[in-house]
Amino acid sequence: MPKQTFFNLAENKREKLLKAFLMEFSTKSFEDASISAVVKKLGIAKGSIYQYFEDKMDLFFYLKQHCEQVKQSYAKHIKREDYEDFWQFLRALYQEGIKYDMERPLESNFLFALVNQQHSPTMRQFYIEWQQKALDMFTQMIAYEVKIGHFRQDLPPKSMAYVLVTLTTKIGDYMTVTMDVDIQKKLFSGEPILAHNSGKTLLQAVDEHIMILKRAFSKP
Amino acid sequence: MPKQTFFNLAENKREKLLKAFLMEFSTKSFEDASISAVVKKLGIAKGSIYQYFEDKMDLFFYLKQHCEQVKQSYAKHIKREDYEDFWQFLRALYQEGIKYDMERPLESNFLFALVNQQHSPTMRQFYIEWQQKALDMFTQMIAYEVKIGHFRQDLPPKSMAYVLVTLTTKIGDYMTVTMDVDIQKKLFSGEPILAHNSGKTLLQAVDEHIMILKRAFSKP
DNA sequence: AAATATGATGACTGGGCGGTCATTCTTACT
DNA sequence: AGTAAGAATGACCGCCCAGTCATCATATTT
Repeated sequence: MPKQTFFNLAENKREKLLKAFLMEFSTKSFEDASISAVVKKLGIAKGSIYQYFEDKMDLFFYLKQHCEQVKQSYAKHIKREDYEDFWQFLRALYQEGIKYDMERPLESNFLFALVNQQHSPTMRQFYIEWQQKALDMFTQMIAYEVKIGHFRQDLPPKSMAYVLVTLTTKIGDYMTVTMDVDIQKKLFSGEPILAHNSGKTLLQAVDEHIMILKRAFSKP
Repeated sequence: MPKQTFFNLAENKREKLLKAFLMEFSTKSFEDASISAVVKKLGIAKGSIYQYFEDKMDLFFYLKQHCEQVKQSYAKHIKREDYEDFWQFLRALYQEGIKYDMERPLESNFLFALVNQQHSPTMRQFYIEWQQKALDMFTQMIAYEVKIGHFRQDLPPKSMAYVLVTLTTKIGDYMTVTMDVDIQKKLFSGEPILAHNSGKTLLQAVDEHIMILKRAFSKP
């Protein structure tokens, strides 16, 4: 947990701080991210950071939690029962993701990078936890679709959920490969990734994924 | 390129060296991998390494090339025309992968880890190159399946190839998630990953993937 | 105006790293 | 046995890092 001092800070100072560190952690691995480099760029003393946070991990963890929480608040009002099938629901979830990305690109990019960070045991642990949560959620949803007879019954919901989550996670790569979006550049410049071209690129990618998965999952 | 000195080394010494570094690079990122730590474990002087290689990258690159080359030699005699459909062919490719994994677990694990290394621009570059090669190969193959009327025609082969390659790349994760294989542990202990349970686990994963992709890709 | 509390500072510590190189040791050939 | 070439060594360099802390600056309360 950050120290009280951090929360006493003037809001614009706090935001500048967070932005700078979001950038650093979006473009480097946790180990390579350098507090020294960031404070230099910000023009403040390194000691200050340690008035706000216990250590590097405390800072990182705060960023992670904060971003996840905000993102969650975007997604949580999207409900399956408001859509006539799973795929429209899924599409709507993505659309919220785009909104989050447009409004808070740095945070969105940070989370995006986090999911692709896997080396160093600590980061891998974060990834595994995140994946597990996503898997549980989608496994449950898919089991429901199976139950109501929309999805095939000859495969474990968990396996289907895995395929879905994996492709979802890697959708940035998909955009890079099939649609020439330079994600690495966007991470470094702080531009929105998912919202590239007002989100149209992502939605096209999503629609192609749905075209594939629909056939793969639905009842024959 | 390694220096001549390296190739003059007694074979068992060279192999011990390679094994130790394969281990290090399988369990750490390139940046975090420590030459100092490995030489300490090997009980040799750090200077020696620099008699063999130009620098850290030279060493890494040699390992990468060497492993890729050997692995290629396993796969290259598997030909599409010897199988009656794409999926049997794909399965056979995996079976060669298992063989390689059983015979050279450290090398196999190194390549496995390499593909999951993405932060640090250099490693990302390697990954992108690798992915590009795999994509090109499968795009071509899929285009062929489309042409002979086995696969659907309403999706770009490149998109289908992407889905295939992504799931293929992440099959280790699939095993972890749906079959309780602790891959991280295996990396650290140097046990074969893909050949876990004589490869049966992997083949089951492959078969489940095929069950999904067959429907997704084939003509309606 | 004085006293107190809070925030800001940056020199410093200890540690790890990749990489160097003058020196010593080993081997093999004359 | 003597010599020359190749291999092995490890102290050392320069660099960068996370984290510390005594000191100073500023704001708030009395």
